[in-house]
Amino acid sequence: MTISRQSQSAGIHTVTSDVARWLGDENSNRVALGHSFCATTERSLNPHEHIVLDGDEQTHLYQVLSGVVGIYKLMADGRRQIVSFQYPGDIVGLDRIDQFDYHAEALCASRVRCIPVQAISSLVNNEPGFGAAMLRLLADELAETREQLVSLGRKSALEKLATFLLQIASRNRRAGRDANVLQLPMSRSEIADYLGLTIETVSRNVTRLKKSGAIALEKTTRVRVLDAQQLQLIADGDTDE
Amino acid sequence: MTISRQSQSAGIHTVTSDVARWLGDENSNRVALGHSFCATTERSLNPHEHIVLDGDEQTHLYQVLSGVVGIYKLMADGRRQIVSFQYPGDIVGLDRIDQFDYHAEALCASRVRCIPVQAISSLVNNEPGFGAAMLRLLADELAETREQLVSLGRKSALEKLATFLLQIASRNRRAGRDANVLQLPMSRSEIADYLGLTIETVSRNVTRLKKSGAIALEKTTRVRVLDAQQLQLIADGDTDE
DNA sequence: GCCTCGCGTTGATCAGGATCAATGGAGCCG
DNA sequence: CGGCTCCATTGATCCTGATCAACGCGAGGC
Repeated sequence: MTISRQSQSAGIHTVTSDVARWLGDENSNRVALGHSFCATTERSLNPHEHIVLDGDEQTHLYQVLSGVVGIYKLMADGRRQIVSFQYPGDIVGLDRIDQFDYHAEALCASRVRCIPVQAISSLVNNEPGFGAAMLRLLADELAETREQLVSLGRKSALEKLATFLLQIASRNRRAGRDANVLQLPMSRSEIADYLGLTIETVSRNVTRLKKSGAIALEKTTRVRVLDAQQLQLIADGDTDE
Repeated sequence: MTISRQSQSAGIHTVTSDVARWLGDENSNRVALGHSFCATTERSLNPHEHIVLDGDEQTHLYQVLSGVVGIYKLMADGRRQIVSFQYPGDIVGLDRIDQFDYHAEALCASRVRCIPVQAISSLVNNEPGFGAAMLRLLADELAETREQLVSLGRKSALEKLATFLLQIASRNRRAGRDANVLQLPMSRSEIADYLGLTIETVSRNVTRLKKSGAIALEKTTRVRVLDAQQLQLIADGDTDE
C-alpha cells in the first residue's frame, strides 16, 4: 500500500478510536416524544475529532448543532474523497442502518446531538412530521450530492471552486447571514478533497478568482464575494472563451 | 453557448417534449391502498425516449419495471453528467417534491409504472411499510451516489471503469443473474458521461482491461468477467505499482 | 450481397491539473 | 520579540486524459 499521489491529507490517516467513549463529557438531554421521552445527549467536538469511523456499528444519528462536520471516504492507498460537509441542522447517519461506511470528523470545534437509533422508529411512529422531515433531509442531501457529481465529473478546477463558494454563499443566505462574506471553516486540503483536486490547484484557482476581481481574500479562511454574477457565470461554465 | 469539448452526447441535446402526453398507450392499473384504491398507469418507452425533463412539474413518480433509465444533468454548454442508472425496482423522483431538476431517459426499451404524487402521502399514511421502503430506497441511492463521488473525484479512468463493471456485476448477483456476464444496455457515450470521461478514454480502457485478461468483450454490449479479483483490485486502486 | 450510416476503436498531439520543489506567512510557544 | 511549525502560495515539469483525426465494423435498407 503506497501513499497516494493525489491526497494531501497527511494527518488524517492516523485515524484513532477517538469515537469510542464520550459519555464523560456529555450533557444529558430529553426530547418529548408522544407519551414517552427519548434520551438524547450532546457532545462537544474538538477540531479534527472523529464522530464516526468507517465500519462503526451505528448506535446513533448525529445532528450537527454548531460547527461543521466532514463526511469522507478513504481508498486503500489513502486517497480521500470528502463526500459532504454537514452544517448545523444536518444529520449524519440518516442514510445508514446498521453500520457506517464513511468517516465523519469535526472540521472545527463543533457540537452534535446524539440520537440513539432505537429512538428512531418510535420517533417516526409517534412524532408526526418526523418521518417526513427525515425524508426531506435525505432528499435534499441526495439532490446536493447529485449536483456535486456534476462538479466532479464535468467541471474544470476553476468552475468547481466557484461552485463551491456559491454553495457557501447560498447556505449563508438561507441562514440569514451575509451571502458575500464566506467563512471557510475547512483547510485547503479539505476543500481539495471535496472538489477532487490538489491543494496546489485549489490555491492557484483562488488566486485566479482574486485576480479576476470576482472575490477578495480577507484572510486565508475568509472570502469576500465582489462579483457574484461573474462567480455564477464561471460556476455554470458560461465563460464564452 | 458553445458546444462542449467533453460531452459527446450529440443527439441528446435536441430534447423535445416527448414526455408530455402518453395517456394514449398506457395500461390502466390499480394498486390496493388501505380502504381506497390508487390509480397507477404503466408506460412503455422506446430507446432514448424521455420520461422527465429538467424543469418539469412533478406529477408522478416513476418506478422502473423493465429496461434501464438514465438520470442526467446538463450544463449550459451541453456538458452532460449522468447521475444515476435506474434499474427495475428503482424509483425516479423520490428525491424531488415539486419540480424535477434533471432529465430522465430510457436507455433501451423500457417500461415504467407511473405513480401520481397525490397518491404518495396517502400511501405513506395508509400503507404500512411504504414510507420505510421509500426511506430505504432513498438511503441506498444516496449511498451509491456517494460511492460514485469517490470514483469521479479520486479514481483514474481505469479504476472508474473497473468500478463501473463491478457495480453491474453486483447488481446481477443481487438479481440472481450471472455476475460474470455483464450486459451493457448503454452506449459508450453514456458510460463516458457517467464516469466523467470521454468515449475514447472509455474505449481505450476497455481495451486495457481486455489485454490484461480481466475481461473479455463478447459483443460491444456484453462483457465477460474473467478475473473478478483482479478487477476488484483495480477498482480499489490496490495496484502496487 | 452491397451500400450507408452510426458507433466504437485506435492513433497522434495537446492541455489541464498533478507532482515535485521552493518560498511565503500566520499562529503559537518560549 | 524571535524562532518554529504548519499551512498556503508560487514556480517548473510531468503525465493522464481530452481533443483532433482516421479507420473499422456491424446493423439495417435496398
